[in-house]
Amino acid sequence: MPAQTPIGLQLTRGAKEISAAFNDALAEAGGSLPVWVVLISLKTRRLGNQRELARAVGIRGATLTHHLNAMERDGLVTRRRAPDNRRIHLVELTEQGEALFHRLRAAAVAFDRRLRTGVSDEELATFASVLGRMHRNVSGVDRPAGPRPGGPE
Amino acid sequence: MPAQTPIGLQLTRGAKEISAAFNDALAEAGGSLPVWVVLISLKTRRLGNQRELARAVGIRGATLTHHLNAMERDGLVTRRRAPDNRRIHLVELTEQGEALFHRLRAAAVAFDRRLRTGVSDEELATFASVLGRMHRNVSGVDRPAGPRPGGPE
DNA sequence: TATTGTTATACTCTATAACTATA
DNA sequence: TATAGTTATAGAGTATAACAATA
Repeated sequence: MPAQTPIGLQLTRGAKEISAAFNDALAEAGGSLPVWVVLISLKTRRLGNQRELARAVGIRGATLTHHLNAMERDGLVTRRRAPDNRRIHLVELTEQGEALFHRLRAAAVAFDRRLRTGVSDEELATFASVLGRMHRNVSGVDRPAGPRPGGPE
Repeated sequence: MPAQTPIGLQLTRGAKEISAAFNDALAEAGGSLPVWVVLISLKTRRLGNQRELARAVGIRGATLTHHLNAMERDGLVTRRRAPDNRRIHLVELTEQGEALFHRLRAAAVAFDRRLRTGVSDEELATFASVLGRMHRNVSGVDRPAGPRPGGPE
């Protein structure tokens, strides 16, 4: 007899508000969720081109271009062509981009602390583990990537 | 020494994809996440007016109007003024709306089964409990409800 | 012809502000 | 004047399709 909790809906709705709160925390520090993910990817990984960056961020190439345009306009990144293969655009953080990265990291850490209040390390580990399994359970490669909610949206 | 898992980001990103998969499952059944939540609220609760409905769904009144316009156009609901207080619009499911509700419920149940694969009842209970606590931890009433990310926003 | 990225356009979900109708 | 809801407008995030540049 399986549990009857509608966990999909519960997760979707709960996470929507938690994500909104996370985004608010990042906005107060001058960023946003997609910008934060792009910055992390740029700092953390050695990425060859924008396609890899888009994949790491979990969005399409054209959508990444959209964000990079804004980030370049705001002086957070520079784009230049790679000398050896001029099709590739090298994306690099400016000093301002570095500074924003550190501010957003502090905001993210503070948000995490708030989020974890009253949650034991063991519970947190279980939570993360289950989340990961659920993610894999539904991350079929069969999804042809239509328009995404909002999102949600 | 607190755990160092960046759980906020992990949750936000994981849930984004899980929500997208959920929405896809609902879309295959002819619906969407917001439509599903509206239908559930209409079926489950006795709601006096659209404001209460909007609150139950977690969106603003104008946003609800937007969805109800589409749902009315699609023949899922009807709106008529309450005889005793003609300011209030009574929202009611049509037969088509009822039918869609049942199709979406089946899709949601199937999605949940898929989501829960390899997750014990005990783990699921912990997961739901932690999610609820996290939600409360960041659901400050101080958030003045600005524009929400897509997508979840 | 294949690869990398950009531009043009559009869609979904959400919101606020201004408005109409009713009380 | 207060309440219920709609209309008008906007904005963030995402996507596909068509295009340009490079190899």
